Amino acid sequence: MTVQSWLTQLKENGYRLTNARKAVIETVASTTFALNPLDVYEQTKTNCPSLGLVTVYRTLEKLEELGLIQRVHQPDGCNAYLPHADGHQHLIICQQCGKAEYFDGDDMNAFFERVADEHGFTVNEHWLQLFGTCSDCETTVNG
Amino acid sequence: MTVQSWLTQLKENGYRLTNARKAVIETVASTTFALNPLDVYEQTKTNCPSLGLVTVYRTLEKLEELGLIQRVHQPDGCNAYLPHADGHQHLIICQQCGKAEYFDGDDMNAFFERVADEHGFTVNEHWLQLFGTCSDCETTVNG
DNA sequence: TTCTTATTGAAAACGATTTTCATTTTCAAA
DNA sequence: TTTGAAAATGAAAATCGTTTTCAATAAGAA
Repeated sequence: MTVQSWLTQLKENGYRLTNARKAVIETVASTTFALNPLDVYEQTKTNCPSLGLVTVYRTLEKLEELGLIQRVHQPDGCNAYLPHADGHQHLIICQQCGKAEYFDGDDMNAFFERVADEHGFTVNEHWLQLFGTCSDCETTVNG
Repeated sequence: MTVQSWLTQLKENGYRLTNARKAVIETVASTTFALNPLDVYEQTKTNCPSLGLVTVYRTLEKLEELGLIQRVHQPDGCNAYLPHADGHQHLIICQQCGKAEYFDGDDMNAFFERVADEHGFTVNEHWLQLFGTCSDCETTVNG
């Protein structure tokens, strides 16, 4: 299970396994929705009532540092997180509910290189993200 | 000149042409660097010493609303602005100095559509951005 | 030139995030 | 097991970027 491997990773990097961290990880490790710190706080509070928002911030910081989650930038906010994709992947995200899915785009690297060359840039990172409405939200009356 | 056309746009939309606005527009309309509000404030202060940071925020808000500038999201911050591209364009940005250039990617729309279909999404917006180092920063010793 | 109203800058307020700090918890070593 | 040092916690305070309030000023139509 992913939760277990995340806990192992924390442990191996010298961090302690606390109830707060376990609870936050349970929320974040399996989500398919981009969650911001407050989302995570509210969703985790049920399993861990003593949890503080500050601890959520601190835990997300560590999970990002370990490469287990990644920040997701969107037109209406850039503080949400998702479990990190295996390798480099691109995102398609629902603007209504935050549902996010990864997709491949390996065949575009050549194009990116050409663009970089034409502009005299050395490229070391890129973002490709599609924004729209997922099928669930599309069929929901109050989009 | 672009500055003139921006002023006209403001006027036509019922806004007054003030010294502060003219000065901010002179900074922003011709920049090739992604500038955040503080950047704009500092660069404009020279021509308009009485300028307040609040007015920069307010002016940027209006320019964005009129589609004259666009917000630029980057790994290390999402509050910078650039003159808006003609039509839809993608960005290649220097992480060192903020130098930004637009490029075309029309040939990718088919691919985006296919991805959207495969994931059951309706896509209405997308971001494609390359991040790296521009030639000027590449040749500078203190990268 | 006059007058109405939008715009201004300074100060205050605000919300999200970070830091401080005393208390609690983890977990390695006894 | 128990113990103790150090890490982690939550609450409160501080901080930072941004927005709002407000009295004074400036734009521009009449």
